[in-house]
Amino acid sequence: MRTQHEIGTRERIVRATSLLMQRKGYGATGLKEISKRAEATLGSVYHFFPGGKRELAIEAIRHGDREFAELLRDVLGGTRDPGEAIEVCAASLAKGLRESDWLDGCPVTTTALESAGEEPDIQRAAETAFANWRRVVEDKLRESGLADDIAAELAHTVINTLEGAEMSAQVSRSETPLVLAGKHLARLVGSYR
Amino acid sequence: MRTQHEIGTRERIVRATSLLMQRKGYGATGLKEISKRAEATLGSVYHFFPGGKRELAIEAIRHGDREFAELLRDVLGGTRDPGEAIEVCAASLAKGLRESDWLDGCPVTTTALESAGEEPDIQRAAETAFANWRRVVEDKLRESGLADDIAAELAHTVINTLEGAEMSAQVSRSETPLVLAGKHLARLVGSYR
DNA sequence: GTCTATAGTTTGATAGAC
DNA sequence: GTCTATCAAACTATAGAC
Repeated sequence: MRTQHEIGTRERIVRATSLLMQRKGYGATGLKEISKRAEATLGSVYHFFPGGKRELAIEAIRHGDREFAELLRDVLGGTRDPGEAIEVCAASLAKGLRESDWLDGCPVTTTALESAGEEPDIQRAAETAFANWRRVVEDKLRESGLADDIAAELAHTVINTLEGAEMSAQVSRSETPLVLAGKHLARLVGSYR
Repeated sequence: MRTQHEIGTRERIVRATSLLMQRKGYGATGLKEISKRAEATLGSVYHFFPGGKRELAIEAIRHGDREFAELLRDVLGGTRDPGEAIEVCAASLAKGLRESDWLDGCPVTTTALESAGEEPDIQRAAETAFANWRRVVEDKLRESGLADDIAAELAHTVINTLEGAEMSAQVSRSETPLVLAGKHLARLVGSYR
């Protein structure tokens, strides 16, 4: 019995787009490069995504959104103490960065920043992703006994600090920013109990 | 007596590059657009920057580096308590974002992320900028009586959290991420005294 | 759904007159 | 130092056969 699904053309295109835009951003990623990496033809790309590059970017951000939300839930669910859980999360991001030779950072940030003032649809998709991730952290903090308003506020800073530290880690090719972010976030969260 | 300098062609080109790459990133910023905004010809651009787009990006990042380091020193120097000073700093970033209609975020981040794996020279310039800003914060923390090692570690997280929060604020067109980052960073710094 | 061919722009970069 | 003209390559997007 086959349990492993064949990956359809559409899905391959989305994944290729997500990976390339994660690494080089929106402007520098070409549709031909996407179709090549996805092992699809340019005709297929436009068949599935008639909106062209813009539509592809939105779909790629949604893909990254789901992917990271899942990782976040898994990692946070694996450790009881919320501060410790966030530290593990930072370490996990550092590991992913190092293992990709510092190529694969946040799958949303680069494209989001490039299109901030120019492509409202892409910007909204990125905004949604950040909000989703924040909610995952917020739930974890509430489950751990923090008051609702404190959990909601902390979730902002947890996600944003991890984002900033991941960016810094990628640029400096060093795990240090993420390790320190985990340590300091754990201390901050712990200070509210 | 004239104290206001004429702005030379070279400087106009660097400023235009910095502004455009801050807003749209490296890939989407064209040399013709730069020369137009700088009121210089394409010939002048290549006269001053024979290395072309790559050289321009490096120079633009260095420009943003100096500019933000100066702002950071000014703002941090204006408030005695380090936690409070960082909160003022976050508020200042939020003000800049709002006043530019959320267009002008960090002048380094976007270009840095786009070129992280592709353009080592640009990456190094960005790394240097972050290190410079970190040192400004570190000095402030040490002057405020924090131990050397604690100040050095905290400076990482202060800069990275501000970076992440500024990015998030830009994408969500809201001051909230920066306001919360200031509040939480002040609490974190205060917890070490 | 997949494929090739190509239209129509725009890009980074260069040459050479002034 | 400034300017115009231009090249070769790459880009997004479309058309139409299969």
